[in-house]
Amino acid sequence: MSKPTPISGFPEWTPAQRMIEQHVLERIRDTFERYGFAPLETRAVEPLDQLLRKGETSKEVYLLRRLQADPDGPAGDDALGLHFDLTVPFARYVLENAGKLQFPFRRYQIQKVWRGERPQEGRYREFLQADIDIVDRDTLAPHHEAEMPLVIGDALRSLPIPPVRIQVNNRKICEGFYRGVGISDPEAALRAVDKLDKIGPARVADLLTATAGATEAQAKAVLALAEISAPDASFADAVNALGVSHPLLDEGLAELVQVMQTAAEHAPGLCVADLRIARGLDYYTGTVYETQLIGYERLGSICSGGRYDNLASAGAVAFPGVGISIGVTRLLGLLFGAGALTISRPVPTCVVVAVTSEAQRAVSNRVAEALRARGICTEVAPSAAKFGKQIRYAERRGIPYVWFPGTDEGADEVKDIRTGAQVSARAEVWQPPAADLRPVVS
RNA sequence: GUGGCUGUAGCUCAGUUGGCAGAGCACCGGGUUGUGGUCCCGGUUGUCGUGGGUUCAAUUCCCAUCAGUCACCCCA
Repeated sequence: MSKPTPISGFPEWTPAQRMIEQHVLERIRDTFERYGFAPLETRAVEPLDQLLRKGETSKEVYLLRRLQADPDGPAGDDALGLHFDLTVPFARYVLENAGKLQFPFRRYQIQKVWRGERPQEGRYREFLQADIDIVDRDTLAPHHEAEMPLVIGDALRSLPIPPVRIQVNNRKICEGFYRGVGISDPEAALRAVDKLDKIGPARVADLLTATAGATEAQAKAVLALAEISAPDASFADAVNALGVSHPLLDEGLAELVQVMQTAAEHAPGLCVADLRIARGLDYYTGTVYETQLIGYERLGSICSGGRYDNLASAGAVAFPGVGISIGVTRLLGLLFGAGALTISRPVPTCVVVAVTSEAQRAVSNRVAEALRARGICTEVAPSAAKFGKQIRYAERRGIPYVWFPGTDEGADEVKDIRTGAQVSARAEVWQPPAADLRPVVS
């Protein structure tokens, strides 16, 4: 039996990293609930036709198959696949349960998702997303699109991570503009523009003429739009100055102005209107978001989403929505890789109770019980080794306190092994400083 | 999924033009007979990613595979 090896794209963290992850998830969850989003979990699998409803992600969907399944059997639309995001399952859930839900429906969902892509730093095949969405029946007020970045801004600012910049665009602006200048294939144009940062304007212009059927003048106009970026609503003037008009363009401009104005009031500096942002899944129809970790821009967006009008519809009833999702695994992977996220100790334990002798272990157990009853994470030393060894057991794990049960008449004593200070104490009342109670993430 | 680069101890890395595998840090034991960290002495780190092939002999050369990473694709 050879040594097991990792599976590409399926990260497994250390306990210290998992504690950091749990801390991060707790803060994110707290923020989501503070904005009134209700928790939801959906199953890991969806029927394939649900997953593929929206286009060309088929190759990255993992299929679920029984070992004993008939290999020649139909693997059609009713086959099951692991979900590759949380928005599509959510849309399905809304349709399925519309009768029980109150609209507008606000929910958050923090779950694993799976994508069969080639892994590299910050890109995994199994990863955790923390997603919020708001859906309404028939129509969804545009102000919800302005709320998304505020929630995310609060959530991410509650974490010990570098500041973020949320880049916002609106697909109606791009599409309306492209139509306004007469581009035949707006989607190809979007894809080309999206590469602006990577390959530069000259090659994007080439791409535009090659794949989107643009003339030189059209490519120039498209690039001029893509290069517009502003920390406030002034982007609209810049767009208007280009002299293109189209109803869809005006609609998009009005919506993005509202997002930017709201952001400017509640979270100055958080959002940037960036008209080159095109990304996200292809079901987005309005506002789109992408998020850069400042200092880690090269490694991609750690949080993105947008408005979708057609994802959930059943017959005549439509449920337009808007959502955004934090790529928790990517965020953590990047920061772990950079050594930028640490925790003060790799175990929750605050106190190790020393064991004087195996015959006296019950005494130590009683001390531990008294401490735990008051919320102090406590373990009893694994063996009645020499006290030096027991102290070292704590030291190796970063556990700050070792408790020595008193012998005979002598009182119990607790030692802060960082300072060496040792004082007599009673398990019923002793309290560590608040900063030592739990591991601190920074 | 396509292509490039990389893979030696827990970590950071040496090394062999093919000849029984090394250093520092970390870890373990002792000095220190029940209070760690400093210091001194000693010890173990290992299927040289894995599996084949060539060879008297492979960690070294060849092939495949796995993993990591980069680019493409796409995206959190």
